[in-house]
Amino acid sequence: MATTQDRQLVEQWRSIQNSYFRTAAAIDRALEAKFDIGLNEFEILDLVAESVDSACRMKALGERTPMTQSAVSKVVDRLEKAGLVTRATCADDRRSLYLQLTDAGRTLHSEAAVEHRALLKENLGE
Amino acid sequence: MATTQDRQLVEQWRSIQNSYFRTAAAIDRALEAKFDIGLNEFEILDLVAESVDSACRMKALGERTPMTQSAVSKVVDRLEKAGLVTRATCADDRRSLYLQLTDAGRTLHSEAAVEHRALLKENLGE
DNA sequence: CGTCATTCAATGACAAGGAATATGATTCGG
DNA sequence: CCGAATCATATTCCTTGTCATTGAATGACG
Repeated sequence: MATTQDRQLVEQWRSIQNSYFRTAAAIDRALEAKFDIGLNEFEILDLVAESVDSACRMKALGERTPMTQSAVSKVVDRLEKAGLVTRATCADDRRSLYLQLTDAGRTLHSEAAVEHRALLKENLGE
Repeated sequence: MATTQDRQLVEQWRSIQNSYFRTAAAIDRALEAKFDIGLNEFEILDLVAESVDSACRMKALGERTPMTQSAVSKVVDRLEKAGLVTRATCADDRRSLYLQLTDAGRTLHSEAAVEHRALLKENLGE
């Protein structure tokens, strides 16, 4: 029952996979080499940086990435250990945490973002 | 320096990420539930099934998936343990291995493939 | 042939992610 | 108010993946 359409679907899927992995790997290696953080760490940093005004809860992050809640928690652990973000308990609801970039975090983010965008452009926009 | 183009690139990237992860997760769960194998295992099985005629070397697999050589090796371990494929040393070059589906492997593959294609269609072909 | 570099695959140590569960905070029905 | 249910986050345990290394086989070449 291997219809032509099936084969096309599989082709399409493999092509998505390949371009996704190639791009992710390229970015990951570059960030690792130049800034000593992985892609997932950068992406969280990027999300935190986006929400400068509206303080950023962990919960919100979970909704904006395909990462699991526990993965997000661990990524934030590493970012915190690296001194790039801080977790601040928030008065309204003490279950929640607000994340904030440290100065080091802001600096690193803005430098890494340049690299990130450049690699995206190279890999997506051909 | 957050240009409009940058924002578009990031948007595009996140959209790719999300659709990739959603699709992969959906397929993975379904295969796990119904056939007790993960997505990576199925994909290797699928590659082996494709090369019925030309016996399939490990090396060849490595070139057709974004997986690492060692990851492929371990996935094949599991498939072998599950009785779905066999590794046959090959006479021409005794470093190489030829993979073959067992009967169980062939059966499981053809059933799982239906599910796989259906989910691809659902997730990619909208 | 004998040596040296290269190739294919497996393995062990380690890092990262997911599922399930724990913990502490909050809300809500009565 | 009290207890149950729910929520936000952390943590534990297990699986899987990567990197580096190893061992065996091959090939190039003097």
